[in-house]
Amino acid sequence: MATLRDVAREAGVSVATASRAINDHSNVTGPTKDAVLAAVKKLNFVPHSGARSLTRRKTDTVGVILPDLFGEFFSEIIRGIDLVAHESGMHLLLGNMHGSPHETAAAIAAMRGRVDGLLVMPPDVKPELLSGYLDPALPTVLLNYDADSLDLPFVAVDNYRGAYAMTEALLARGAKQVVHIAGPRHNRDARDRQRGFVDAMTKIAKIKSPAILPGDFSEESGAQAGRLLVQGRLPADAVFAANDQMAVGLIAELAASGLSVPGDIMVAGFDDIPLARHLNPSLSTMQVNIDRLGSTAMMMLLRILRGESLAAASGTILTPTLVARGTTGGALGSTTVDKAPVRGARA
Amino acid sequence: MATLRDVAREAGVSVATASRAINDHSNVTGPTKDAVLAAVKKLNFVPHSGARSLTRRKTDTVGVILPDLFGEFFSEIIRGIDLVAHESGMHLLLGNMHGSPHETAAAIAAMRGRVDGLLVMPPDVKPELLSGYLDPALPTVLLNYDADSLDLPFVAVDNYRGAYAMTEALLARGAKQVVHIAGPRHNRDARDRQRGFVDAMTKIAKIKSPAILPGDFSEESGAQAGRLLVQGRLPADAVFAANDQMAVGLIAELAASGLSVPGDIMVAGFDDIPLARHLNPSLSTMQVNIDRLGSTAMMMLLRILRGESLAAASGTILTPTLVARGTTGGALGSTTVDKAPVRGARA
DNA sequence: GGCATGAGAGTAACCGGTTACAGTTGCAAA
DNA sequence: TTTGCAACTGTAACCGGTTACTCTCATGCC
Repeated sequence: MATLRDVAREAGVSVATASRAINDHSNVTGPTKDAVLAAVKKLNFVPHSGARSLTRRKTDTVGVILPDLFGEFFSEIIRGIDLVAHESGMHLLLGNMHGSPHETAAAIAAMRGRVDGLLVMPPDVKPELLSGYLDPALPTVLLNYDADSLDLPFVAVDNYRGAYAMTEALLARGAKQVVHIAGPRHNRDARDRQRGFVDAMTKIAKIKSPAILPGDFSEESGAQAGRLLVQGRLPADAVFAANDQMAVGLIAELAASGLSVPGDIMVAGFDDIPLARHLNPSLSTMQVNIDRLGSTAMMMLLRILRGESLAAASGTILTPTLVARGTTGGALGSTTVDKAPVRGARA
Repeated sequence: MATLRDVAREAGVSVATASRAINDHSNVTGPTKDAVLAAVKKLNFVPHSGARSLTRRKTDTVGVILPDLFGEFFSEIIRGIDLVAHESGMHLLLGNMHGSPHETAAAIAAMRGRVDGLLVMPPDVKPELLSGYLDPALPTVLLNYDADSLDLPFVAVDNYRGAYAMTEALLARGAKQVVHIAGPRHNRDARDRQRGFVDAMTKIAKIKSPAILPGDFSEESGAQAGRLLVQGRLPADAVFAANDQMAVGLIAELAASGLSVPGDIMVAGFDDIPLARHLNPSLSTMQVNIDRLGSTAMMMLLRILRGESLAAASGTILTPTLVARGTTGGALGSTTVDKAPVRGARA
């Protein structure tokens, strides 16, 4: 691979001049510049970004650290981030915490010297721990993490209000016994959603300790909750699952037991994953614009990198909106598919 | 941020010794080594990967260049890649060609000096062009691209055989008039699938020029094809869409027109996206293990990087398997949901 | 005691760019 | 002709590590 020295030699100039010609500095003129550019073409020279970023002290790359890389949720987040990053000529370096705090620390450490800033989504890492991992010198925006205690900018979803609103809606539809399927115990989103549910039940329905079944956000755990519900003859006329995946598993299980949704029992989820509107009946859920979560965070990070220091610990909170569909006897007929915006698609 | 010199000064040794202590070289002893490690801890030193990769001439990063970052397909590919990459301590740098060949070239060029190898998926770039963009010195594995003309290792899906098999299956189920919804004209996968369909129709059903409707892999284009089918009164008792997304759009449109699937018309897709088995009736499709596409490619790349040069232009071809479900009157009842392996899930 | 041996540590070159600073050149003004 | 200035171009230091090579010094052996 050709280096800048090769180009300089070929063009008969010094490396400094070659560098300047390539980077469009004002002080390199016609003939000289042409010679350099000709050499570049001839040798097929491409600047070595690694070396360049070492002197420039900027990498044009942002690190994205997610708990996992599976599923539509992350795919959407990454898409949102990339949308904004690409516009600014930024690259994305992916990190994966694979569940363990140790891996999380390693992933963050590995980013040093590779990125200009960090986007981190640590749903099950405690704030104290997290702040120990993070490098205060590296601009960082937290994804889906309400940084009350940390002095970091963040973008979060108002899980509490969303859950409250959904529970309220179920009650308004006439449900008397709403059961909640919770998410992982250590997960912040899950806890906030559960709080929203409980508060709505106590405040609106005056039920002190509403029924809560355990779950872990997986489809299978939703199905398991369904079995508990049916076999345990838990009295319920509506179920609010802490996410859509579990709602999907639940519905399949209910159908297998001969229960009709929403006839015998209403079901609601959270997130509005693409699958939700394709179910039959389609799934009522709280819509979170997942890609906006990513793009908003990326925009904040860019602003910080540009030096427009936003107030420390400034945060953006996205409010989810309720989408009433078939599983709660929504306004639309169960076979109707609401039109989704068409996005770039592939095989 | 502390540098190696800071650590060396703090520990009272030279940078060379500090570097060796940190990297566990044999020739640094107890007390000296301890002093260095203590300094590391005290200063919170993390090696600067950028600088390190400059001298080491390796970055522990692979570049992944995809046509787009949307949807389950890419999410699954990335997951497959990450699975293998993570095991080997490799990082993923994402590049996006955003549709244009120019962007593709730019994305590839931007990788120089940042990565040790490249995973590229160029579904709509011509081989001649592609080889011009690629750096022959940078190990590269092609994703989902049969590199007949290029001397590059690749992992591909046997789209032709898959489409042939699906068409054959529809005919075996008694279909007489199978219509194909094609994918984008310039897309290789789409073309191969169309060829498979056409060949099966001519060889098995003896139909010279079977009906083909245009599409672009998007859900909306599937719906559009559905409208054409219904309004144009195209005689058809089965539709084979070039991918699942279009099948989904098609089915919604057929349902809206009061046609029953599979009663009036059978439907089949390609890819087996997670959504497929959740539809009602569930969608028959050709299952491509998308994550295996990614993990296989990553494993090949790792082998090349380790110097185990696999034969040039060696390729792996993954054969899709037919999954017969509800939309072709498959063996399973339409409400049954086949068990999917539970993977890490989240909100 | 003298010398070979080798472990441990230091010096400095290098990876491939960028850029501060210095040096050269040409031309107009004095 | 000399000087001043502008406009280029070159030299070399530097970014933050790694490592070949060199040097020192303690040890073992004759």
